[in-house]
Amino acid sequence: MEQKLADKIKKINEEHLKMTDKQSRIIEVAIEEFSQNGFASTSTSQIAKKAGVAEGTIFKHYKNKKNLLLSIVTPTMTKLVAPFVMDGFDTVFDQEYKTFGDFLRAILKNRFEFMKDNLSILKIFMQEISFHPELQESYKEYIAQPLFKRLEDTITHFQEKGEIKELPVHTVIRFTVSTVMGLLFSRHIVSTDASWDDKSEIEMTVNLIVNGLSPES
Amino acid sequence: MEQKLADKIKKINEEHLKMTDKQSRIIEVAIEEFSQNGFASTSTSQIAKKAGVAEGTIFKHYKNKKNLLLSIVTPTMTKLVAPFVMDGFDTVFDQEYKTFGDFLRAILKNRFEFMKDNLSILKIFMQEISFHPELQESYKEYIAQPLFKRLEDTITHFQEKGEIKELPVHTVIRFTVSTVMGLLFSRHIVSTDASWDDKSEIEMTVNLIVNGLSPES
Amino acid sequence: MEQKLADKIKKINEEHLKMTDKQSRIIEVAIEEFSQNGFASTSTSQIAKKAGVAEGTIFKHYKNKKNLLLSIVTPTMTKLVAPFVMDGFDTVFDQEYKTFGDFLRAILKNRFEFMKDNLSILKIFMQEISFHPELQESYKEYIAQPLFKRLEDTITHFQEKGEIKELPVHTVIRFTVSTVMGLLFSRHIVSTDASWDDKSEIEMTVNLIVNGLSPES
Amino acid sequence: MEQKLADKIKKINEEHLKMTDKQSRIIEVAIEEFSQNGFASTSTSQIAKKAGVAEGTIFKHYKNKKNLLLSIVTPTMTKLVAPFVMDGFDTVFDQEYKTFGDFLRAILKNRFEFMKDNLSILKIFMQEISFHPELQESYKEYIAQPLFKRLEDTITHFQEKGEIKELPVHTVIRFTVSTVMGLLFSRHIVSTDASWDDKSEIEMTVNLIVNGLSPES
DNA sequence: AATGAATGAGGCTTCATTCAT
DNA sequence: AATGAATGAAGCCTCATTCAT
Repeated sequence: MEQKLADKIKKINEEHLKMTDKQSRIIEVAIEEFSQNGFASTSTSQIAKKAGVAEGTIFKHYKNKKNLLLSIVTPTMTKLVAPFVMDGFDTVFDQEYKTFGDFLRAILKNRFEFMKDNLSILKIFMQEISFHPELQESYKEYIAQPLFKRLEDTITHFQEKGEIKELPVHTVIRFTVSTVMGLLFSRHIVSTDASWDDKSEIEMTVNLIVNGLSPES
Repeated sequence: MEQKLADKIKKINEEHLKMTDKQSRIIEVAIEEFSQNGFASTSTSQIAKKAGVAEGTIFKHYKNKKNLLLSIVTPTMTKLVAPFVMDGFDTVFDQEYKTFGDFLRAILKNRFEFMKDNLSILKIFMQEISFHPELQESYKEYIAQPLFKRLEDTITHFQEKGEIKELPVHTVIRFTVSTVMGLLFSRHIVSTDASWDDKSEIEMTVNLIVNGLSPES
Repeated sequence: MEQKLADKIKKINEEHLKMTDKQSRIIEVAIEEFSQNGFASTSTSQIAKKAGVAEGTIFKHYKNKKNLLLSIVTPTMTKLVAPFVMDGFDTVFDQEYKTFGDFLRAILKNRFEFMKDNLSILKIFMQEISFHPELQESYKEYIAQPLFKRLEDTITHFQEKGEIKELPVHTVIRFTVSTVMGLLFSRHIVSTDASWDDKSEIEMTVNLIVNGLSPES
Repeated sequence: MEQKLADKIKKINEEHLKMTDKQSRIIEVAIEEFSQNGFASTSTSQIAKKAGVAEGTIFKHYKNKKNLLLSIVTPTMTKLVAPFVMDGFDTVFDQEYKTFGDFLRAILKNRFEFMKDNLSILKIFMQEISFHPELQESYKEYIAQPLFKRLEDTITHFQEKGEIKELPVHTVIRFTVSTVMGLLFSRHIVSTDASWDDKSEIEMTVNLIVNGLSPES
């Protein structure tokens, strides 16, 4: 499966290189409009106009409006978890981190910028996932499952080392993920705060999680 | 402002009593369809058909499709925070709870059922809030602000009692709210789990928050 | 025929007395809206709302929207020419006037105020006549024909007296009527002129007509 | 301003050349239907059907129903006064005519045919001008003002030559225009007369105006 | 690869009118 | 006499998509 994913990502990048000027403009505009008005409320003609392209051109590259959506969302979502599933890298990875806190800190640093850059696409993804079975499928296969497995392994590992309380794994995952998501949400989506310090917020959040999960209490 | 809100809620209930049979059916169906397909992808003719009503009837009661949406979402969202802002109730409320944990437990019990009953509407709200300035306005005025204020007071109170670490209030709020939201999400939206025990999950979640925020660590 | 008309007018006035409050308000508002937005672009619900009346009430009094239009326009149009056709009055009438100019002056004075008061209805009439055969019929029967006949007699009379050039009667009528209409139009419809003197404009207009028709040239 | 108008007319003709077959058919049918049933009572589906075109096609070419109306009416109305405002032509023009009668005769001949050809559009214009501010604007700018100015100059010129009575210019204009309009109206709109002789009616009308305005009386 | 005219289904909304109260 | 909920046909317009060029 990992092989399949790696292939897919390679293919995506190749495709990206093959893109004509107009095609890139279509994608660019589509991302902007979809995330701003929602998929259903964005018309292909609107995209065409903003991209400076004829209406027909969109359909030369993407057979469907839905196809255009998937072409935008799917590769980004898979790239998001790529670091977690990179072949061979796995095992080395967790050895590197002495504590669960270190692990969280690394993950957060690793993906923080990426999310910032792909915020629009993430927003589209979250808006649309419940309406498109195809998105749900690939979400489960390429994101939820690998991520869950990875987290499960890591958490079990630190539970065995006695750093994490003996709670059901899914409860720990839920707590961890929702706290991290809460951070990213506040930072990137809701935030109107001028005085926000990434480093310290990350640090506090990691500590809240680690303390919450600490067995001594 | 609290008075204003109470008035609004009273008015809503009165309006509810005045509703025609057909009007209730319209609302009922609209909730179902909006939450299932999204607002933009639900047509008024679809609603009319399912409600067994002429399409024109919808527009006799709600001048717009958007108005229909707001008529569904706004009163529910205000009701959601009503217990937090009810006159006089406030002060009694926090005196009652000795610890932050007790407070959280009470809130969760209090609103858990309500959320369950109004899940569809909550889903609609979350899907649509970013596209409708009107929703954002009333969200800020009737939900975010009262809730934030109430939480701020409560948290400061327990910080002064030494039960909560001296972190910035908004960080504590974020951590608490996102963990609680994570619980509700897992329970009501994602959950496919047959073996889920509300009581124990609530208890674990409260403990995770309380431990996370505990000053001794 | 004159008898028929007189009956009609009597009946109209009687009806007017029988009108309920709401009915008068409907008429009043309908006149205003029809003349402002045109018949086709005025909705019955718009009228109902402005008149402070239920939608159904309009249709209790007037079986149709068209019927409402006719109820407004027809009686006014017949009243407009009434003085020209009043029984017995006829003959006395033209004896009274020594010159064609006197005749015109009298007519203009006579109807100037009436037009002012019924301007909205006249506007509606002119807008709608080409779309409603019923209006055309009653126009021909109650207005065009009596008016034409009256003018024909009068003009022939003054031609015989040598005051009016020997042109075809319909040409004289056209010239006279269009000049008078031009005056009324400028005065009541187009006019934005603050410095307008009714008396002198009427006098000049009458002179222009009389000179135009004078045989000595 | 004259330059601006000339540009506009040029542009209109160019656009006319670019027209699709279907587009011309839409215009053609729209003119017919608007003038027959009125703008508000003509539906776009009606036009589409008669033009043998999909309803959507209308809106590819004209963003609105109103836009379709303006596209029909405005260019014709500007063309109607074009000869009065053509650059350079002005001065030559009035030198050519020795008397006011000559001037009128020339104008009438000049525009008589044009009106006949564009009767439907003129009718639409007159019906709709009071409901569409845009029409009023361009009427004032491109028709009323240039026409008024031209007539003013001409009339003053002939007043100075002693051919026209010393009445207020706007009174003279009103008299002249309404008489001419009365002629055109009778001829083209009301006329059911089989025995109508254009030449003689024009001649009589011109004489009536000239006599009316003659200073010797 | 790109265009843009054309489509027809369907979207939201308004309308005149009816009818039970 | 008056109401106002209800209707369904029709109105204007937008949409995703196709196809000849």
